[in-house]
Amino acid sequence: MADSDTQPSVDKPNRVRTITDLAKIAGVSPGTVSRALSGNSLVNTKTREKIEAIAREHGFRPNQMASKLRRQKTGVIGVAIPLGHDVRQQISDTFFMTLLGHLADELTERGFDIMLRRVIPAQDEDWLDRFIGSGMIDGVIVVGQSDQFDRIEDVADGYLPMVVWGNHQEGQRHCVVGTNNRLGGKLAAEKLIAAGARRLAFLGDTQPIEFAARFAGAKEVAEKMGVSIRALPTHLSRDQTSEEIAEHLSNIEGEIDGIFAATDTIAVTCLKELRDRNINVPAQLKIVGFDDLPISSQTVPPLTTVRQDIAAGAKGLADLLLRRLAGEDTESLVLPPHLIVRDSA
Amino acid sequence: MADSDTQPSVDKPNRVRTITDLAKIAGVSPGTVSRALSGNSLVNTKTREKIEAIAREHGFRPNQMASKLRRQKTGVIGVAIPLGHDVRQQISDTFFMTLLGHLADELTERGFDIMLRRVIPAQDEDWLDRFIGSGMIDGVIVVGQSDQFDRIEDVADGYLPMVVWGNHQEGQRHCVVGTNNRLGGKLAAEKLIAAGARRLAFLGDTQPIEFAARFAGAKEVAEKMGVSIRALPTHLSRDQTSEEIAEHLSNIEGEIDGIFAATDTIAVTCLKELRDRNINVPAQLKIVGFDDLPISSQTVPPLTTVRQDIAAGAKGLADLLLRRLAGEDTESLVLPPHLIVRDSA
DNA sequence: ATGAAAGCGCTAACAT
DNA sequence: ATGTTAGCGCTTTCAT
Repeated sequence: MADSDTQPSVDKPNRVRTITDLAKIAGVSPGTVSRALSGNSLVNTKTREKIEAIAREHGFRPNQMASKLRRQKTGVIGVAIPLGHDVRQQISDTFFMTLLGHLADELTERGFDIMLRRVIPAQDEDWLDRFIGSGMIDGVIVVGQSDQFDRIEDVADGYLPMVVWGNHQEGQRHCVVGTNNRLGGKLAAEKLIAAGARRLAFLGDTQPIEFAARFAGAKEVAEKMGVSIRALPTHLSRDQTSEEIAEHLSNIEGEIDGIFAATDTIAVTCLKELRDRNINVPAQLKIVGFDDLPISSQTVPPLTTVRQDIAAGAKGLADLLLRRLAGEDTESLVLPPHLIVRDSA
Repeated sequence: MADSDTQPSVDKPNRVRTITDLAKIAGVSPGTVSRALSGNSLVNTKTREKIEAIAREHGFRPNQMASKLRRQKTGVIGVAIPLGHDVRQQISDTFFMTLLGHLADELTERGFDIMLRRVIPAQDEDWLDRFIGSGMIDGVIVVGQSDQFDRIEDVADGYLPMVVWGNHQEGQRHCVVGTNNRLGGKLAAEKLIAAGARRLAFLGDTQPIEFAARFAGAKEVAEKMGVSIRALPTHLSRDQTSEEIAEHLSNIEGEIDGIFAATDTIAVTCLKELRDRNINVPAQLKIVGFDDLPISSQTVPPLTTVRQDIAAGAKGLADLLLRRLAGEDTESLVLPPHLIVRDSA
C-alpha cells in the first residue's frame, strides 16, 4: 500500500553504502547529506541530526577515495625509507624506527595518515617520482638520504611538499631536517681527547653522508689537536658487524686508545667485543657513540654518546612539511647534538 | 592553418595530467591509453610503445585515486597500532617497531602499500570501524591486541580481511598470529628452576593478555614443581620502569632467586639495576627474558631469553591477510617460542 | 537551507 | 585492436 522504500525500520535494512542511499532514506538530496556529514556549511540543525542519526544507525562512512578524488587532497603523508646501502639494515634499525614512531605521533596528531613505503633505489630508478606522482599523498617525508642525495635534489626543484631527514650540505636545494653531524663528530673527538685518548679511530661506514660528516668533524678536531685518527669501516647489517669489529680490534690491538663509533648500535657491539677480549673501558680504551638510544644508558659501562633529539627531529619534519603544504618554501632545520657523558669515555 | 591542439613538440608542452590529455596527443581514445598503461589487454605493440613514450616524455602517471575509486580496490593494507595501556610505550617499543619493519618488507614485496595508523582507543571509541570503513584500505593488520580484545572480536564477525598480532585464546573469533606465550612462560620457568631457582618472580605488567599468558605458563610450571612465584608489576614506559624495578628489588632483597621478565626490555633494565646493587647474575639471582631482541646478546651477562620469531610472525600476518583478501576464512597461527640459553640463567 | 547538475580521472563493458 | 559510454561516490558551484 504505502511506498515500500521509505520504511525506516525493516528487519534487514538494505545496506547504506553511499551518500545517495542515505539521502533517499532521509528524504533529502545527496548534497545536503554531504554537507551535514562534513559538518561544514549551514545545514538545518534538525536535518543534520536526522542525517547523523541515520548514518550512525547504519554504520555509514563516506567513501574516502571518492572524496579525495573530488577534493584533490588525500590527507595522507607519504613516508619513504630508502634502503640504499644495505637492504637488511635500516628498516629494522632502532634509530629509524624510533624516528618513524615519533613521526607517526606528530602526523597523526595533525590529522594526517601515513603511507609507509620502503624503497630499494637499486631496484627502482624513479621511486621518488612514482611515490609523489601516485596521487595518493599530499606530501612526502624521506627518512634518510642514503645514497640518493642527487635524486632527491632533482625532485626538490619541482615539488615543494617534501622534507628529508638527513645531513645538511652547504647550498643544497632540498629541505632537510637533521642533526649537525659534523659538530657531533667534533664533540665526540673532543671528549675522547679530553679523556686522554691520543690515537683515535672512527668505527663505521664512512659512505653515507651523515656518517661522513661525523667522521669529518672528528678528524678536524683530531688534526687541530695533533692527534691521529683513522677510519675502521664496517657494514650496517648486524650479523656482519660483530665479526668486522672483532677483526678490526685484532688488527689494531694496542694501536688505538679511543674509538668514536658512528652509531650507538655499533658502539654497543664494540663494547661487547672489547669485554670478550678483557679490554677495559674506559681505562685501556675510551669509546663514544652517536644517537643516544635507550640501550645506551644500560650498557656496561654506560655509554658516553652524542645525543640526537629524535622527538624534536620528528616534530621539525612534520612542522616544515605542513608549512610547505601550505605553499611556503621553508629553510632546513639543523638540530644541535648534545654530548651525554656517561662512563665509557 | 593546422589544428592547434595536435602539435607534438611545442617548447613548453602543456602539462599532461590525465589519460585523456595523453589520448589526445597520441591520437587514440582514453580507453586505449588506459589499457596500454596498465599493460593489461591486447593493445597493438606499436600503439603501446607510442603511448608509453609520450607518457615517459611528459612524466605522466595515472591518478591512483581515480583508479582505485573505479576499481574498488586500493592496494593498501592498513596497519593499526592500538596504544591501549600506555600512550608512550608501544610505538617506540623495539619489539613492535621491529615487527612493523618486517611487515613493511613482506607487504611491499607483495605489491601492497602500507597505511600506518596509531590509535589511542581511549580517545577514539570506534577506531577500528573507522579505519576499515574509510574506504582507503583493502584489509587491516592490527599490531597488538592491547586492551581491545572485545572490540576486535566484534568487528571480526563482519569483516574478513583482518589479521591481528597477539595472543590466541581458546575459541576466539578473530584470526591471530602470535607466539605461544603460555608455552614461552613455561619454558622460562623450567629454565629458572633447572638452574636452581626456587623462589620466582614475574616482572612486568600482567594486564595485557600476552603477558598474562606468559605469567600463567610460568605459574603452572612453578606450582607443579612446588616452587613459589609472585608477580611484580611494572608499567611500560621506560622512565618509570627503572624506578619501579629498583623499588621491587629493594622490597624483595634476598626473597627471590629467579626472575622471569615479561620482555627483554624489562630484563635489560633489571640487569642494570642488579649490577648497580652488586647482585651477581646468575650466581645470586637468575633471570630469563622474553623476545630475544638484538640487544639481548650484548648485555652483561648475555641474557637467557625466550625467542619470538618476529620475521616468521610478519610473514604469517601477510600470508594470512592475503588469503583472507581472497575470501578464505583462515585459522590462526600460533608460533612456537624457543628458549635461547645464554648466561643469565 | 536545500536541490540539481556537473564533474574529479579512471576503467570496463559493450560495441565495432 | 580500438572507440564509446556509463559510471565509481563524492563535493561544490549555481540556482532557488
